[in-house]
Amino acid sequence: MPELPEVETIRRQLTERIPGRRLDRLDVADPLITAPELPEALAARIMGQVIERVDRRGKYLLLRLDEGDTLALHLRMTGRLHWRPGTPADGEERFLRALFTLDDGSTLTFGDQRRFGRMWVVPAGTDERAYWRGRVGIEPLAAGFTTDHLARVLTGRRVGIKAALLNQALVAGIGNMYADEALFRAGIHPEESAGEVDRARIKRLHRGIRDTLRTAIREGGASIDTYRDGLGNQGQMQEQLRVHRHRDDPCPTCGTTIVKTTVAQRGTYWCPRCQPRP
DNA sequence: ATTTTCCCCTGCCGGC
DNA sequence: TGCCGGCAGGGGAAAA
Repeated sequence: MPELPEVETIRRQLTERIPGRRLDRLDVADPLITAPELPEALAARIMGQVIERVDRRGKYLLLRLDEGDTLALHLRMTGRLHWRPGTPADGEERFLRALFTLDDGSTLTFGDQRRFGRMWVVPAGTDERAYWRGRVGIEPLAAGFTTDHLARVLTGRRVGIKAALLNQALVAGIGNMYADEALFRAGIHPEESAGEVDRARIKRLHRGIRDTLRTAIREGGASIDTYRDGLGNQGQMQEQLRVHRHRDDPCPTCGTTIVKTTVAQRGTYWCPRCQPRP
């Protein structure tokens, strides 16, 4: 599923292609994509605006428009954004929900098998710091994300450490897959209470998060399910995953069989030896 | 305030 | 072969 590295990969690809282009047309095939707003209202608001920049906040992709509006998109589980130099052929996008046509004839499609994906406008003049506050926490690859910061957001939390990592309000952009990978690298059991992880292991976790995310970006994201990048290609990170989706495989560190359990209502992969329950 | 549960969706897969 | 229940997990609302 698209997590921070996957969204970042798409952001970088779009950044090379769509800034400077004007939004000429929006065809919405599934009105759920703009819910609870109506597609017509969204289209009326953004049509004719020029895309100035493509940003990312956690798993949100943000198209900055020249009248100050921001078009925010979230791919949720199965969403795909695909830029093409021209119009997609009929049936080329199996789960097409929306199609943007830009002023040079290129297109951006929003496909989504399970229809959880959404897009909406963050209006010009919005205080974005306030807008995201309480909902989306610090960017884990930003300079401000230090071991101290991670320790601070985990302090006093009774929930399991994996649940804490999945909480977007604490640290932005980590999903089920990279939570598993980061905890494995840090040698932490996914169900250990977040507030009880000691300093030395928080430091390892901080490093594990950043190393995992950086590697995943370098590999262009992980195509374990439906993920494709902004050009329709698969990523390569699935080859580098050490525990996630590796049930019954030997641990790459110690050879112990990787197990899969349910933690925080999510399928969770971990090594019983490298990640002992404290 | 924090934590837990439920819900939204639908293609796919294993079991019978 | 075909039917069917269960699974996948992002985030937000509601409940505890």
